[in-house]
Amino acid sequence: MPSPQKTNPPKKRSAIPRKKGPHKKLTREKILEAATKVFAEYPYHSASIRMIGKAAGIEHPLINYYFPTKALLFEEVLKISTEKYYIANISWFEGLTKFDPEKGLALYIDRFLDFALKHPKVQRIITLNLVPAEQSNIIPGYQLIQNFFEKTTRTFTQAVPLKGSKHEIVMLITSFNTLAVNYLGARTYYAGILGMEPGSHQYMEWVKDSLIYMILPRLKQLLGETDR
Amino acid sequence: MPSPQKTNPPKKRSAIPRKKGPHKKLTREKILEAATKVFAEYPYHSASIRMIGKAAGIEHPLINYYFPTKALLFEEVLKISTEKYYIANISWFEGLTKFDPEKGLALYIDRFLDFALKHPKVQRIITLNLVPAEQSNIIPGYQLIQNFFEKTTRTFTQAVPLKGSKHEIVMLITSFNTLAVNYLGARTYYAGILGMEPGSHQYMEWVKDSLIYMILPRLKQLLGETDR
DNA sequence: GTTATTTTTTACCGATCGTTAAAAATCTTA
DNA sequence: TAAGATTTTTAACGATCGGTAAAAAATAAC
Repeated sequence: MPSPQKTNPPKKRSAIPRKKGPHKKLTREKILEAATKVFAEYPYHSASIRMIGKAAGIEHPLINYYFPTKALLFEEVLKISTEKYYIANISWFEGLTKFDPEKGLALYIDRFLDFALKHPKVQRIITLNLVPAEQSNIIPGYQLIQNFFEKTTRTFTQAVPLKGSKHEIVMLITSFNTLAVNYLGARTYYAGILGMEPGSHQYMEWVKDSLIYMILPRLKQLLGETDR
Repeated sequence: MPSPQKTNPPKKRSAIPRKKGPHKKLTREKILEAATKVFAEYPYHSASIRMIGKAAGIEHPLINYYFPTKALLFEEVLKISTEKYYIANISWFEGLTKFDPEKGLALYIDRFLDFALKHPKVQRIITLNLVPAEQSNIIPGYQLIQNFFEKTTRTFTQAVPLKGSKHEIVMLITSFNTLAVNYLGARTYYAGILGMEPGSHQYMEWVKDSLIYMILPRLKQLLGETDR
């Protein structure tokens, strides 16, 4: 990365073009959309600026005009994705305390899976780049992923009144996140060993079953069932 | 991949060189060792033949002399790694039935973590390439990873007499594998969000605690405790 | 010790990568 | 419509990639 900076920032024409026509999407947004698509298919180091350019229907150097480096573009995509996820995650807890642990967990997972179906790219970008971000092979902005998980953990502890130790709560949430991120971000793999289709309703049901099966016992306990 | 084949296979001198000296390592083994190291640091598409050559202390085209393509070299490394893991995994079950579920699980995890500490590369190669092997971005020999997990599942069901349905058993084993693979293969990430050092005893203790915490309730149940 | 064979190195191919610079096209403003 | 600013394309740079071919070195066979 030898370049400091090249020209002044984009500075869109004059404020806003605003045509009455079918709201022609701004180039910057078009690039972000294409980048999200490509980064959801290929890990950071395998995705290329040229792929993104092609997906956006533009020549690839134009990307450098709006995003000086590939790393900055990726960070922007990651920031948008984790924020979208974070906001959605908060809403999944709404009204959950009215139900018993089993019903509440099932409802939470339903909402979560619904989001995952509608926004598969968000999930996959995180899954794809979480593991390789180790050692020598640094993924730009992977701190964002760590921050994201810390924030969702906070959301959880604030939304659900648990009685166990901090240690127990962290183990439970980390397990849930790990299982969820893998089952949804590596669908092809898991569906493969299960003999199912990655996009099938059957597989999503398996994910739901599995999450409930593994999480429910300890969740019940942490919610204060004293019958242990 | 345009090349069909170049020359006849290696065909080591005449059978075996066998010097009485300090057992000079054969080049092929040196390459495999270096490849294992590099593939444990970088996912398949980011690792390069040149990196492996450098790690082995040879010029990179020599690698093509022993392994015609990068894909074949990777498959060989993957095959050796999963086999080593598979063999070790069988031994972890020895004598476990003498103990109650809690002690037995703890002992199994101890043996497993001991292996993971001694052979971190094996674990990491699997973790690094499991997720990206989706969609367009094919990892050569990733069928080996699927087969490996199917085999370990068989080992488990044969070694441990469980009473639940097949569905329950699959969910439990898949969860265990997923958590273990992630916690050990993505140590830096998890240790990071936990505020620990990836190589520390403290982190390994957390992994053990977490696995027991999440697995034990359902394991107890499947082992036939009727007090549920 | 000479020849034949195997192993290793050197040099290079075409392809792709991220990025840069300059030309061309488009839009804004007058 | 002319001048100026902004956006987009074209062309190219240096670096790296997997792989190939031929020369060089090392070893084996005789």
